[in-house]
Amino acid sequence: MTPPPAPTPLQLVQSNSLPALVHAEIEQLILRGELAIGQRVNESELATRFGTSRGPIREALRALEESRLVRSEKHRGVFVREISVAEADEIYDVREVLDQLVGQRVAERATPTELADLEAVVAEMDAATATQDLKRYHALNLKFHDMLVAFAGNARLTETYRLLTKELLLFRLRGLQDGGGFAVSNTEHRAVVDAIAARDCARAGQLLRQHAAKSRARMHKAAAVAARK
Amino acid sequence: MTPPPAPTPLQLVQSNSLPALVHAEIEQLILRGELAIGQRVNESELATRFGTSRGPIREALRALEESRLVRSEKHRGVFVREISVAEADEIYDVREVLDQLVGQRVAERATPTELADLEAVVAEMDAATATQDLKRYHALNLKFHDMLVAFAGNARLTETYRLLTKELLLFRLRGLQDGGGFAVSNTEHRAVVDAIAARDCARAGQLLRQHAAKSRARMHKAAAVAARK
DNA sequence: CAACTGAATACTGTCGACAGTTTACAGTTG
DNA sequence: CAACTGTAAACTGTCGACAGTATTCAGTTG
Repeated sequence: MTPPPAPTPLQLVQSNSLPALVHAEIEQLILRGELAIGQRVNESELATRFGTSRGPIREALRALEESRLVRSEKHRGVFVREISVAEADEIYDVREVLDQLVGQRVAERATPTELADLEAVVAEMDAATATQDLKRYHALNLKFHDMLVAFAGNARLTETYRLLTKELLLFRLRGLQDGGGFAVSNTEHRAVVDAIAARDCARAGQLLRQHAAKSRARMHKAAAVAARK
Repeated sequence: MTPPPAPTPLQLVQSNSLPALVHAEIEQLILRGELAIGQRVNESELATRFGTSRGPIREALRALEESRLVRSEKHRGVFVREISVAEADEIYDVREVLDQLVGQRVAERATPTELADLEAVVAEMDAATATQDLKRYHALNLKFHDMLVAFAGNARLTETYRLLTKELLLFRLRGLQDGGGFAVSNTEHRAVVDAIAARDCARAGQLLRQHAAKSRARMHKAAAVAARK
């Protein structure tokens, strides 16, 4: 697997401002569902929790607001954002075209090592499917797409993509699991990797876009089921 | 022209938090070039300028950092970001596919009124071309693309697009004007509007994407000229 | 005269406090 | 007993202050 670039202690001290740390921490809290969707976020509580004053917390929250993970109402506080189906739909619109671009670029640029890494993850997902380990599958799935966009070699594309993905994660946390089974999804992954291996840019792009479209369809299905209750 | 939805005074008081106001204000300062590229932004100075303490300023800067208009170094301050050609290139990569999507969607959804508005702006740009009013042309150009993305009817797409556009504006402020003449660009605009009027989604998408690509090419040309000196 | 060293200055990072607003709740009235 | 009202508590919005870190510049030395 690609080793993460070792951060020197120097960089660590220089870059890690308190607000940045808190920002990352709160983001994890939200993305892991420890702060429930729609819930109000208490500044003082977080401050004592992290052992800081409210200043850095507020700065972090302002950044999180900009990245749309929270929404804030004057004098009432900030709330973990809840994404409607309509909004998720809008996000998918954008994500689809980005995924297509990702597929094309990766097919152009992926090194043999990267390709092997992708294949390894797909294999792991097969293993997870075999043992019905849905949680593991989910994590691997995220990792797979994360690697893809990284291998596309465009930092801004990565940035944009991850922003949207985080927001979609927010939606998933609303309680609707990815409807359809997971084995289905992995055959799609494999097809994408194959197209990349064959350096078929157009096809890789198409497949990845379709994959996103199907993911969207699954979301709709799950939402419909949830709405029926 | 589409009238802006009148904001009730109630909403005005409710939504306008001090950091949000300051955020918008500083953004304008940057985008209008009053804060030079690469320049350090002085918190205290801004605070006295806006008549607030440094708290709200810092919150606004954290949001601006998230939207990549400024970059901050610990204990050294925040700086107006400078975009390299390579970065601008990355942004254009993403922008092109977004533009294609915009073109498709607008061709699908644009109302007759909206279409008329677009045509009006193109006509104005022609007028600006006739009088060699480059500044006016530039403003209209921004407006044109802004309207397009708005008419695509996808809030998240608009959001994403505008984020990238602002960053590119940052690049243009670095001193390189859009290289080629402007009349060229407007024939492209007209072609896009025609395709939209004909409800030819595929064509509108293609044209708008090509338009972005050409804009990128112009940028390269200008950058090359600037580098030669 | 250039390179270096040290103090003084300017600015950021963080905190605690206070004012103003919303929310929760107990008491009151029809 | 339900609806309403007023008060208390909780929390946000904002500020001023202090500590610690970069930067500047004058003085010094080779």
